[in-house]
Amino acid sequence: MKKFNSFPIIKTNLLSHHSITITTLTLSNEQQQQQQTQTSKQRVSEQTCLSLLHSCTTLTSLTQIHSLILKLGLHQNPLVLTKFASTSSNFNSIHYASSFIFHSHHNADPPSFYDAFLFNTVIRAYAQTLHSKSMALHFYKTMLCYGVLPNKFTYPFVLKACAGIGGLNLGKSVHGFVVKLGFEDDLHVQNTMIHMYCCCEGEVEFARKVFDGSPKSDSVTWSAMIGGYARSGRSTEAVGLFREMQVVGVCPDEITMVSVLSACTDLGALELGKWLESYVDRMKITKSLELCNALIDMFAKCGDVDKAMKLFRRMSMRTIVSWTSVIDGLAMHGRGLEAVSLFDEMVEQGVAPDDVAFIGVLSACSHSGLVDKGHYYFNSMEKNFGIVPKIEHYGCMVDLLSRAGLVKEAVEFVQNMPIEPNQIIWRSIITACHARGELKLGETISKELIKSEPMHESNYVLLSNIYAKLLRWEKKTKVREMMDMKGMKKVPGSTMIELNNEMYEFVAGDKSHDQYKEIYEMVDEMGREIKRAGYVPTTSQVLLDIDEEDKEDALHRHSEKLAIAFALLNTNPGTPIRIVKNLRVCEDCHSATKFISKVYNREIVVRDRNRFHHFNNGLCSCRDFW
DNA sequence: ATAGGAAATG
Repeated sequence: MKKFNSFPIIKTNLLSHHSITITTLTLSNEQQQQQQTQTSKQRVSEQTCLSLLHSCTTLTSLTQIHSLILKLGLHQNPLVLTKFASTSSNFNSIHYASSFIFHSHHNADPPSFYDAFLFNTVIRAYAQTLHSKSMALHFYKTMLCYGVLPNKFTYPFVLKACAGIGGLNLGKSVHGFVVKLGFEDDLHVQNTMIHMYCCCEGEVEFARKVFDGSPKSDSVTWSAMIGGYARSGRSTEAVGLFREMQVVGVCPDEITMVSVLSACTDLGALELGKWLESYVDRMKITKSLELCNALIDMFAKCGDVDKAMKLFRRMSMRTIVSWTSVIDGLAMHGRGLEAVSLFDEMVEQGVAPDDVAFIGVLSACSHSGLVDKGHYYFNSMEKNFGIVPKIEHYGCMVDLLSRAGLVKEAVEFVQNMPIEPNQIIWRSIITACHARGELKLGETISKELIKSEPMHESNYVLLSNIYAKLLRWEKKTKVREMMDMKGMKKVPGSTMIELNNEMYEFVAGDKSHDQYKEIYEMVDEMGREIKRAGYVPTTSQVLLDIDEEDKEDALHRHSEKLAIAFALLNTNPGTPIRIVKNLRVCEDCHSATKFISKVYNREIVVRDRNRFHHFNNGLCSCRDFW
């Protein structure tokens, strides 16, 4: 009789008082057990252990249950051991559990109580824990060595671990086992397989093969594949697959929407993004926290930061990711003061900023010239929040000083940094040198940078721009020759524009479009009109060694101008034009776009590699420093 | 007992 009412007491005591209670109750439990028969004793202690494990959360209580298990002689009870392993929620506890379970059997025959369930539990615990994926695979191998046959539950865990490690050969060999054991048609296994291949660097094609060969598919299958394309920067294919999914008639869920939204964000396709939002509403897809965050990020990065802000304000629950998305969004649009005050509001509300949030607020300061505020937040990181600044934060600070024209301070800052500067930092300084006329310094640093990172194109472009400003054409030509000698190809600049549910991409001198004749006529007309309004071409940045008139011609064929001409031809007067560039906007295009916005009375929103430019009536929101 | 998703210095 006693055994039944002792049960709840143990449970409640464990929950409220932790360790000390367990030890005392252990003794009293043992005293009870002595009066009972062997079998019922076993059963009761098994139940006790399982129940204790059920409410066990810390490593300390786990170690105490461990000694209890030993005392009660349950160390070969698979049920108890499995529960013990599944209780482990972090690396320390799963490590503790697995070494206890598998200890001392290494050289002997494996005990008969090892079963697939026990291994699965250990593999799962490791696969779900950060930085311990290889341990998951270690136990999978142990399982095979011991002759314990994996079941269909084993592989999703194993494949998840492979995905975390990312080796293709590893993945392929596990894939082989899956096929051999006949689990390849299991939907869970197949979906994780797709995800695993997507996570192997550059192996989305393997995932696609599994995807195409799958006899069944559900929203998880499609989300895995769409997410895989999105993460590898193949956003067009991600969106295409989403459309295909609808044709096939598989219903997307909120995770599918997050995946396709991240592709849409990358494309900068605002119209598509709006459509996706309305689709979510129409299909009554749950607006989970993650989905709201994805929507906010999409609106901010597709150019409508006000809409992002509205959604953010309407959210009932927010995480640091939600805050960071809007702060970054405001920063990208050059609305630094708003970003900073939102950051303050976040801190006031008791949300602790993390290192990513600091990158956001620091880059907001940097893009809006808020030097003092930048210093303030940088200094508060470690002092008030215990976050040690990383290279990204130092990068923001160097950029902040550089953009503000404080080249000397930026260099000093780098010299006093406790960590090694990276190439991004040097490039910030070189850009500032170029802008502020510190051309000698810029040249020196550029040359050093080219030495240390000879295959990075932008290092040559920076040096070349400095020579152009120095009017040293022969040296500029030499830079071009150096690039040719190394067989380097310039990353072609491209501009995308969304029109009538399609994305159009232009590269410089592009003639692939049906309308190209009209587009080039429009480009010429634009050139004439803006010249009349006062535009002077900036030819010094053309990297090619050609004469002035041809340079001007080359500038006119920049992808950005082609896209704008295309938009002027195909959209209604007065409507805004939105374009997305893969590189930073060049000086000449920036100047020309200002004139175009005025002459044609259009708001032109340009997203370049780093930020947004809102052109209106001859002015740009970046105030000409970007 | 099993699978897919959100923010990041230029």
